Amino acid sequence: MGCRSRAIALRADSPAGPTGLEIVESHTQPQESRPRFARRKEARPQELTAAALSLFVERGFAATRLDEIAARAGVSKGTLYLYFDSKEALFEAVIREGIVPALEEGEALFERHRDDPAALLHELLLGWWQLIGATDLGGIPKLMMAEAQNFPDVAKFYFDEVMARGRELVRKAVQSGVDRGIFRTVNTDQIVNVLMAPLLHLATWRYSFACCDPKGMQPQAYLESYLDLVFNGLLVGRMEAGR
Amino acid sequence: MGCRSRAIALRADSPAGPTGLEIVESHTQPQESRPRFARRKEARPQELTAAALSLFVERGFAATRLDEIAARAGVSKGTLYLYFDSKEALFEAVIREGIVPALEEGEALFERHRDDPAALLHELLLGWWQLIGATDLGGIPKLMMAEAQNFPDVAKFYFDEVMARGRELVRKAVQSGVDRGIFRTVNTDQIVNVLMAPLLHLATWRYSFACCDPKGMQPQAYLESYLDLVFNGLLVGRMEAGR
DNA sequence: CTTTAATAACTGACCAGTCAGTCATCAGCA
DNA sequence: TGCTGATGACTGACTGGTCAGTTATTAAAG
Repeated sequence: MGCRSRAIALRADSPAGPTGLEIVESHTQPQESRPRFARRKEARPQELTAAALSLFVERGFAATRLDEIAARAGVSKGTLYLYFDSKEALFEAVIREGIVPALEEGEALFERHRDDPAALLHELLLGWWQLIGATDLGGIPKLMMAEAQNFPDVAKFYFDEVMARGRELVRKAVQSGVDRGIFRTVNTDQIVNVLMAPLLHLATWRYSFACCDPKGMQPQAYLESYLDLVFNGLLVGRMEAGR
Repeated sequence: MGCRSRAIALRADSPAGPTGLEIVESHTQPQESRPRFARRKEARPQELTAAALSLFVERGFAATRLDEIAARAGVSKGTLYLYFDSKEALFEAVIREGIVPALEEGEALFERHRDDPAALLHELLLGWWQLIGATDLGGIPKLMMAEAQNFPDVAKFYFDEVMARGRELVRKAVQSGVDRGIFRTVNTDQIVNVLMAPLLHLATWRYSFACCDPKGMQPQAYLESYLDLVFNGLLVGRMEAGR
């Protein structure tokens, strides 16, 4: 203790002068068009969660630095703590805010095609890709899969409020097709998971091996093959795939 | 669910178990009354990579502590550094050693069914599940997907030496089916990715949402639905005998 | 007795979270 | 219209804890 305080005292008591120990404000170049302190209370949370999502998806939760998230949002780390209590709270916000609105759009889509199961299923699957898979939200499934065991509470929320709801939407579409004799009799509970897998896989691909595989996975051709296989596998009698 | 007897049924003649569909859980139990300095130079690397694999898959690379890996292998952290230069080197070893042997088994399997494309494809897909998906190796795809961007070199290796080779195996099976008029004409390059997706998804599931979803995904029923859909989607003619 | 596998205490870098200070903004007043 | 004091959004240096990697020591094996 004594030694330590003495060292500090020596520094603190050193006479003012060119010792090089003072912290000098060499920040005399504010030649920016934008002010260094821009107050935008409303926009910050969105910008921060968007930045956090992209980095979490790219690197994983643990490997992502809060400084990087803040920098990507054009803000300092301290600001981040004005809006979120902790890194974990930020993660929760990313998941909670991210995907529920898109799911609600899917539920609206459901109402619009109640009477044509094949078209409905087609719309749901392709709609998922267009509204979620192909957008920034497409990284959420990868992120959530990777982190589910580290965040059981968030995983529970995501599973109940997102996956189970989406699953049920697709399940009802398949079931109504079976009921009307348009689709073959299948185990709807399981087939739903099988149907979603290739979509989730394609979305995950964009954030994993896409760079190793510039030509192998082409979303357009992949989706065509996928829908072709699915509808040939589901429809009763020989028909054109997908409607 | 109606008990439709599909042309394609699950093979029951696997050497591993009655159906080969059980999820295999292997645990290394520590032997008690072990001397504190047990010298087992030969066995250590395997034990360490096995422990590392299970923890990397469960928590991700960055969130896994080397102390935990060592503890699970019944060893101290220092010992780990006798066999691996760094945490990253350990990760590489996990991936490199883990899955190539299983792939070679798949390639042997290919030779055994050259003349029957439907049976061959069936063997390849179910064989993947039995040899990889249902074993401890099943976590590797999840791990590799999650960490691909953080380890581009390992990702390149994995992609070239594992995924591309496996993909080509399945592609040739599909192609030969198409050539012989057994399968419909499809885009084989893309369909291969579609075919593997549900298997990868099921394997990943075990290490992510399985605890949230005790009843939703049942490997047995899931695989039946999957194979049913795939072969109905691929085979020429409606209810003809597949295999 | 020598060799070396294995250990456990140690170190230094890194990073989540904090806090004293800075400055943009605007209401109130001249 | 222009000045000024109050407010609070924002900053970034700092701290304490954690963990990858090192090393001095111990003991098993030949």
